[in-house]
Amino acid sequence: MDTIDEERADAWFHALSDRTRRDILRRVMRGEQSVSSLARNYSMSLTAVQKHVVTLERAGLITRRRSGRETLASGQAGAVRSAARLLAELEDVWRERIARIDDLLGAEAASLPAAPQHPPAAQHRAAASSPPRKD
Amino acid sequence: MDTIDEERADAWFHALSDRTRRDILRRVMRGEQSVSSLARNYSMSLTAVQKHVVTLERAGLITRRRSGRETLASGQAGAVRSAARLLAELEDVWRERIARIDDLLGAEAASLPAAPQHPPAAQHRAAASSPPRKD
DNA sequence: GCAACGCACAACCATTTGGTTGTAGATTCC
DNA sequence: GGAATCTACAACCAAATGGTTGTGCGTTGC
Repeated sequence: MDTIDEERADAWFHALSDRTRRDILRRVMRGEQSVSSLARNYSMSLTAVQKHVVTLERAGLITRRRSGRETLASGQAGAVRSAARLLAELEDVWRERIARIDDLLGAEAASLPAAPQHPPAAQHRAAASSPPRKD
Repeated sequence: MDTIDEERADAWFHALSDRTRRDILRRVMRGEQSVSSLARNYSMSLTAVQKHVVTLERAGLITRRRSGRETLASGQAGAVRSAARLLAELEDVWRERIARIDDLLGAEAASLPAAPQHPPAAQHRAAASSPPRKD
């Protein structure tokens, strides 16, 4: 279901959009951590940290397990990879676009300034093409 | 500055946390699009779409340029790549953790010098989530 | 010239978010 | 057993979010 994927992505990126949660994620990727040991790193209430942990869990980026009186959280590398892959796919789309433009340049006349299209340097979308959009 | 990076990441992931914005990003990665042509794809007001475009621009994920009476947006592959890389680094952290555990297991785990936390010889049920790529 | 188009921006609104405090249930330590 | 620890959860609050409508202004087409 496409919608489900979108909902997952919503949860992933929303969970990642808070710096405290990203920091928590970094820590638990290194190894299991209890909620209170995590909380000691931040200047906010334990409840706030616990909520962040729950948010990360609901996004599938970490898992929680109870051990005695503490709850241990650990990172889910698979989910992190999936989110990364989603962005990588966006990049691929861009590369295809560049490839298309290359094809056009190779076949037809070129009014575009020869631009080195590739990841190495910065962005440089060949905007100069300024399509004669007349409606 | 570390803080600046964090702010960037905040903006990136927040911008990506909305499915409409992700869709807009996908479209403009394929090529420049005017705001109103983008808006035709969604069942919301043009103003709403325009706000999304602005959000994406402020996150640095797209650029806008004025051409006549329309505003053309196009994707910034570099920023998308940076966001993806940030997640990839998280994965790396996880791999290092697995590598450490492997080392410990291979060399008789006794004390954890580098591990400031209590997680006693954490069990790695890691294999469950994804291929333990130890390189 | 003037109507239609494309966009920006302000004002407004309901909902979500990130934070707080307070209460309560398990679990561990002495 | 009793105190301390760790966590969950409810209730509350200010601010941000995602959406709307309305207004205005430069650009384009006839």
